[in-house]
Amino acid sequence: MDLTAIVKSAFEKAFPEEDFTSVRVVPATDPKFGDYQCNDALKFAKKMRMNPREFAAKVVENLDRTSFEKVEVAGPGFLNLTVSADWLASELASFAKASHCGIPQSGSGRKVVIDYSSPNAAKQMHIGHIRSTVIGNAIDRIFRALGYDVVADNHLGDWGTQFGILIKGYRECLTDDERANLTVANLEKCYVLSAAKAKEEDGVWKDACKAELVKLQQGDAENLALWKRFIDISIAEFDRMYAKLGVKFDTYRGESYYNSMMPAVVERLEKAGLAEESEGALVVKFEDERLGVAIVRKSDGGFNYTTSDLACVESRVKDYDPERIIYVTDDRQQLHFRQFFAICAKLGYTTRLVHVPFGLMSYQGKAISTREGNLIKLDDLLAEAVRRAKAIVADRVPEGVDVDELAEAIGYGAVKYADLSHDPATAIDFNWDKALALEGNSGPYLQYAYARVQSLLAKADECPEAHDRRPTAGGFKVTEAAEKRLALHLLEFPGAVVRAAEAYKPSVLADYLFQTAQLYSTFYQTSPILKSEEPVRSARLALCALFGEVLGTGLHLLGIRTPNRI
RNA sequence: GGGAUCGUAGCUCAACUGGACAGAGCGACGGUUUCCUAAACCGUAGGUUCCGGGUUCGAUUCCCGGCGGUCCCA
Repeated sequence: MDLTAIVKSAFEKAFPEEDFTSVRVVPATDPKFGDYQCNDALKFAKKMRMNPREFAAKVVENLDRTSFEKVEVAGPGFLNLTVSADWLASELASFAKASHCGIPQSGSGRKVVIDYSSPNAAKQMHIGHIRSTVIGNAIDRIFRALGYDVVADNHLGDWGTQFGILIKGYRECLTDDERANLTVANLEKCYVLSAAKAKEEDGVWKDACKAELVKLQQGDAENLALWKRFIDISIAEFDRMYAKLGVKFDTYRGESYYNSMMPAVVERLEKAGLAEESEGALVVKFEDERLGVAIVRKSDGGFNYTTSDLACVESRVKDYDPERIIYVTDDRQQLHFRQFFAICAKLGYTTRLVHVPFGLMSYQGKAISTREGNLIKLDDLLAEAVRRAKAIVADRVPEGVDVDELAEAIGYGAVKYADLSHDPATAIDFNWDKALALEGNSGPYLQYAYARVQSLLAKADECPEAHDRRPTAGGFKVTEAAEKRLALHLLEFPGAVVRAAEAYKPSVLADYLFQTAQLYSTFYQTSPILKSEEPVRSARLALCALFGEVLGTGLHLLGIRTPNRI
């Protein structure tokens, strides 16, 4: 039975007139205090002007103690709880039986749009794209696990002035052969050449680019076909990266998709009296001065991100009617999103809009850009990750395991985990060794723990005296300290998933999984499993199976592969 | 100039949103393989949580004022 409910009812029995909905039982901060603790006696005693220890004692008097081996009031009024072996066994048994690994299906019947990755077309992805892609995808997976109906949308940068430069460059800067076998690398090359020529003083090339852009915007068939081809090639290239990273989108609605809707958006703002002319531009002002002013139509008549995002919200609300839209972008865009959300509020949208900002990735202390010459391609990073993983794997790969496949799983896992294990808010300065760490708090550490437990379980299955991996209460008899710590921690898995979702921080889950794997490794080291006598053997195997399920499910939520053998 | 955000061990980061003696990884030093996978485990050293106030029984966490980094707006 739920400990919070038990303790809460003791509070209520002791003081029937008070509201104790906020009371919570949490894991003990230190095993020496017991298994769980409740700190709320202190808060409520203060509120009710009582001595906190007396208050806590009164709660203990009213506590149903059947689930506890020991209950004590400690320090200024902490309630320290040690659970009984029966309680733990029965909790483990019901956790093992629970569907979805115990993750509450609180999102069932609710729809969420998650907007992430969003690279620019006609450019190769680089290390700066990892964060939005990997963090966004983990949030995507976590929300799906909670039962949400998720629409993962890739808001591609597929429209804008760069296409005039690209079309001109395509026509004049590439060989026939390059045009016939067009790749993103070629597109990038012709863009660089064309952009350089557009800077020439006579302005002839620049004007030609502009003319191509205007033709495209006016729907010229030839330019539109070229643009379409550039986009298709770009998406195919992105998908190649996404396949490596285990990322899948439901839609690829880029900026171009909303292009035609923007005049109507502006009209709507004007009709609602929200927009006004200012220095030739159309702007929205805010009551909160810190938000400054948002331009929705530039003085040259063009639209910008704010306009496009407003069109996008309107479209998403119409097509999906989500209860929430989550945007995963770098934190430079915080002001933009605050402005944009404020406008949505003025327009009366009730959809919850959430910006998940992450710290921008830099390299050697500088922003990643072609200009800085520090642009590392995502493809190169992933190839290097696989190469390093393979160097370690190669000479000790188990019989019958494909070396390349394993090296990919480990290499990509390392890259993803390096990012996911950090709080999104912290900025990361890219470093090869850290991004590709294979030991300690790393993706491969978790994968290794998973492979070891799977191997153990496979060995157990080979034994003639088959064990029951899902014993009922009593079967989960926990005997040693390391074993108990692991067992108690496993029960926290659903809570960790919920916390990760509430905070939009996959790092919460990554941290939980690392701790779990550490506890398992200690347990594994100190306690014999297959070699112990019954009934301890079965109990420990059941715990191992549970650990394997939790770790496997958790890694899946982070989008990290789980090889059975390493 | 205004605003956002961050500042924790030598380095990279945690700390379940106000709880007990601030924890991990890497690096350093020492130990553990006739034993279920040593990519592992155990131990030692390492801290004025940027500084100064305040609120509180209790502050890395909240408030105020500085300092420093990064970013956004003008």
